[in-house]
Amino acid sequence: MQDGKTGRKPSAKRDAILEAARIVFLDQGYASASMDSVAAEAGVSKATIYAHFTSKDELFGAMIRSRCERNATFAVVDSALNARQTLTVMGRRLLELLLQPQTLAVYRLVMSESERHPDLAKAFYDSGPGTGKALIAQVIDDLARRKELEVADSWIAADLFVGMLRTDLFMRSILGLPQPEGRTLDTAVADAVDTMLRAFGPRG
Amino acid sequence: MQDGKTGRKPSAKRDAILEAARIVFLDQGYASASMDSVAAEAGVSKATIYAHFTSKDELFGAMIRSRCERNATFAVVDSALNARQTLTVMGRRLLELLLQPQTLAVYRLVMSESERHPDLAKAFYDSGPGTGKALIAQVIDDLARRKELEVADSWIAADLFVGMLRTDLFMRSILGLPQPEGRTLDTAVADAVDTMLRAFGPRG
DNA sequence: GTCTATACAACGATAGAC
DNA sequence: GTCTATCGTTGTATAGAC
Repeated sequence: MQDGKTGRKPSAKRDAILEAARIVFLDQGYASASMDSVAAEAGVSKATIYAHFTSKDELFGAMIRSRCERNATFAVVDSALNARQTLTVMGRRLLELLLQPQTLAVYRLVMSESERHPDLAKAFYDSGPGTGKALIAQVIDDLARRKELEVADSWIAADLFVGMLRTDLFMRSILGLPQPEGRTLDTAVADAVDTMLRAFGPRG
Repeated sequence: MQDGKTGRKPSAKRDAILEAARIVFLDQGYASASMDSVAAEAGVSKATIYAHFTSKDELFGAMIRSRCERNATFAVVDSALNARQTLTVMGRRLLELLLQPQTLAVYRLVMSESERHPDLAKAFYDSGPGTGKALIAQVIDDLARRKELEVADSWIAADLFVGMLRTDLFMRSILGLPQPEGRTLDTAVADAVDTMLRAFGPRG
């Protein structure tokens, strides 16, 4: 029995190594993380890691890719909702996902290694921000078809909406800074949705 | 003669080391960069570096701080311009600054090291995104006073405007990915400005 | 202050036994 | 496949001469 996608046999040790790599790489960064640390975290010897992965580089890539494969269900919304409700529900889910410590750690790691691992940066973008943007564009397109929104280009509108969600709150979070009083996830979503509706809502 | 702010004597070698540190750290990241590389780039011996900086950590901090001290003139705009002109000029300057390779490299580096160097993350935010947001909020406040815009909170409006500028274009740039056809710096600025005016422009 | 030379630890990767 | 033990390299930091 083999995995249909990768053609690789399932292996408990292999999974343990990947999980350990996630913990160590996300915590320490690529260069600082040592294979000894990963081995210790996984409870195996270093030689065992090299039996499953040819190099530190390959282990790193396999770990990031395995993280990217489990995402993007935030854009499933009830089509009976109006524009404000739809954008609020979707925006809240997306921002909650973005602000999770693990998500932030992946962002930090992929960004910092994007120059030395360009293929990884592309894989991350496609399965992360790229997919997210496509899903949101589709939802906005539906709203436009139902005359709930008036947008010329749903992709651009999705881009602007995501941008308004990923504001100072996200910047401060990814820098690990404390959040100022009064600005919360809820107010950030509400401000973005309000602005979308003021700009693209049906004229009164 | 001493530097008024730091109380430190100016030193040609010290400046050369800082400049070399900028090149090496921004290119290779904190952990991968070696003091040997910095010494070679600066044309001094490793011992000389340790005569000026007590550790790799301190050199890194001094370098980032010296980079942060020279920024933020993008928000100086002619007060005779209307809202669209003002936002377009300011938005274009900000996005040009954000997309510069050196700016992107600083973002990548500070983000990736923010957990291990929290004081640095704060210094970067204050002198970078924080100052930028404050300047834009002030300009928006002026526009609101002149009835060119109708905003309830100029800080929130500034936040939303910056968010709409820092969209997919910025994300792809910081990941080192090629830009899709048709989406340029100019169209990104125009879309953000259009949306701001649709949402907050004076009602017709 | 600046150099050469080096101490000392940690790293990625491998050899060989089982 | 998995382990223990180790190789060769590279890293930060320092000693001592000038």
